Amino acid sequence: MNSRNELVRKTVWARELADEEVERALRGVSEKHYAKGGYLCHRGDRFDYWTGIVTGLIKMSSIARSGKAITFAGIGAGGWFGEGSVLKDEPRKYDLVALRDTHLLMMSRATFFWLYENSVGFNRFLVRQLNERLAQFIASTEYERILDPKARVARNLAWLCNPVLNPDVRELIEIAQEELALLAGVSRPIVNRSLQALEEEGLLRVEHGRIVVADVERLGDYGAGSGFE
DNA sequence: TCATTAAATTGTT
DNA sequence: AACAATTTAATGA
Repeated sequence: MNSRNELVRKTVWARELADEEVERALRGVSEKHYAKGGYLCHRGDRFDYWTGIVTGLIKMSSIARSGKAITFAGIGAGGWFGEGSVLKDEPRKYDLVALRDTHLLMMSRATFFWLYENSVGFNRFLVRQLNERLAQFIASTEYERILDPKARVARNLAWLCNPVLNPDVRELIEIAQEELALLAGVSRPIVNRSLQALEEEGLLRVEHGRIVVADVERLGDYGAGSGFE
């Protein structure tokens, strides 16, 4: 029922490709599973695949020389990442770690480049994706400077539900509060209190090891008015 | 299948 | 940062 073939056809980008382009893509995509806590790659490794998430959650992160851990982004179901490193033929600049058991699709570099050179639909997808991710990182800098911790938690959760970057993420987000803390750049106790407050406000429900989002819209502009917006 | 234990995660101080 | 409480996962009868 869930053959590799079907999984590829259901990706966001495949929907924009011509039939022959999809056929070509199919030949260059493989599947792989990672257990929770597993590293897809470490900073400095080569990882020559453009990667999509069927189910699960991946973080892009690194550890500073000081030992401080930083998470740059979380990528959830339906999301694709790594086009930057594949395009530039560079080693990865960040660690990639599975935060839950994760099922991946991996497209070879050769296939990626064939689509890049030959498919208008694929390029439209790439531009949209890069644009959205740029918006995400600009937003995260903004949050860091003007939003209070609770709003940062709220908005980072909303990004995990972003329909362009993680199209198959629904209301359920399986992430530990400690990981959410690393992502939002606040302490775990702050995340704990923020989540309880947001639950009080009816924006989400806190469960064990996961969060059920009830109102992405309001999470996405939470705290507007408290800064310069 | 159930009871026990270990591990992970949450909630508080 | 440390501790207690809670929930899940793993183990083995």
